[in-house]
Amino acid sequence: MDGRLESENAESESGTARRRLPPKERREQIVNEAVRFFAEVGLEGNTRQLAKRLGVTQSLLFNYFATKDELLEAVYEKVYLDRLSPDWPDRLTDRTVPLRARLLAFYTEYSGLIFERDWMRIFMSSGLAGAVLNRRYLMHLGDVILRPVLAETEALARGETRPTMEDIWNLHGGIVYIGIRTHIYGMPGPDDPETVIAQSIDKYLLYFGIGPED
Amino acid sequence: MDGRLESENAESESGTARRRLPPKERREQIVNEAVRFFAEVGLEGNTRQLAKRLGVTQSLLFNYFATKDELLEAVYEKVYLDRLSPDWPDRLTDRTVPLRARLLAFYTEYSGLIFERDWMRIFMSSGLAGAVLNRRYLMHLGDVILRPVLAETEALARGETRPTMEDIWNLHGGIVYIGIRTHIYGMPGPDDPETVIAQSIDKYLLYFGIGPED
DNA sequence: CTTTTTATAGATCATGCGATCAACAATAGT
DNA sequence: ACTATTGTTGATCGCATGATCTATAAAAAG
Repeated sequence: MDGRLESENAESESGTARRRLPPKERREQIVNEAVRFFAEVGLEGNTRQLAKRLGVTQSLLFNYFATKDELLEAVYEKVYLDRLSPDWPDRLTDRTVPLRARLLAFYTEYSGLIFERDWMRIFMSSGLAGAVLNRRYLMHLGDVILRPVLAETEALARGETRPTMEDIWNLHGGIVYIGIRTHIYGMPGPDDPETVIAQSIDKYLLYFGIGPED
Repeated sequence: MDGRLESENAESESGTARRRLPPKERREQIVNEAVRFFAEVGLEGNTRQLAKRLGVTQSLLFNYFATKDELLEAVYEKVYLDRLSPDWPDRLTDRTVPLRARLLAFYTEYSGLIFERDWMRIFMSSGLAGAVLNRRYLMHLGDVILRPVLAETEALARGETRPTMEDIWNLHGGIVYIGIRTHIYGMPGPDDPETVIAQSIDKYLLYFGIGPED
């Protein structure tokens, strides 16, 4: 009656006949797939679909995570963690290198990490849902990245107006918005993000009278 | 058994003892409340809660909208419509006024309209959900606002680099990001958005060698 | 006042989802 | 080869939600 072939995801497909994995491995596998899954369908995506993708039973998920929220927490952590490399604060404040070069290095690398469907959509979804991790991430970003950038700018600014945190947020927002446009709104993005990023930085620096070699 | 007092939202509260409204009025009332409701709780908010807020039965909603999706469509329209005043293209291209003044006028007015919890959250939610209206809105924005701004900038630009649409998106994104930061991520925003907006515009214009009186 | 119309309420259906639990089977230890 | 352990399944529960349908009562028509 039921026309479905249960066998395929169990045996025939690729010889992965429902193997029994060590908990650590299985948990990791689940989280990895969950990241992709929830990024696609949103945080309301159901556990049955996710389980199907993994080729396991839905009930198995609850063996590793007591509730769906707990699974989502794991997804957040996986997505957020190590997205902010710990050596950036140092690199951003290394005054042997021109500020422009430092900013460029940071934002090309950072955008390479976050201009990615999974990250962008999960970050936005969790932000809308009011996740605490979200605010924590942004506070952290403000502390270890934006505030140092402000300090570096202040040290070099020659114009009459002094830079504030809002200027840094503006620079940051203008760049991040590229990712929002493309991955949240599904609009076409720039052919070459690096050029756009470089120009954003140049506008920022020019406004405070900072040259490319300063 | 059921300890609830059904009477209060029907009679005692404010004498609004379940009045019988003309369809047009009721529909409008529903949509208005739905906008606020879905902005707060997200698009997955359930119809029973919404009905409770309105002080009507859940089933009544389905007398005005065949499905929940249909209601959401009405919410989108309500939120999107007339958010882009039709006279802006003209005002943005009025060369008797300095470009800086034009941009400032537009973005202070526009930000006043969109830096609002309801709009921001529904726009983002519907964007994540892949709503067609979303992309339509952005395409429209690109056509009637951003493209004219590009043309005006090109006409005045004195620098070596020519402006592109990406420059306009960058200006736009930097400003809109203020709203995203505050209303989606729930972070504290600038005390005075107007100042931040003015500086964004100044950075943009300075980069293309356009003075405040040009 | 009586009749007709229809906006609204209340009860209920169907289903999808998170979560639970007992039974099963793959692996490791002996 | 036998046993103990535990990762995994399959069936099922309880509940919330979108949607439907009929009875009611408020307003309009006569």
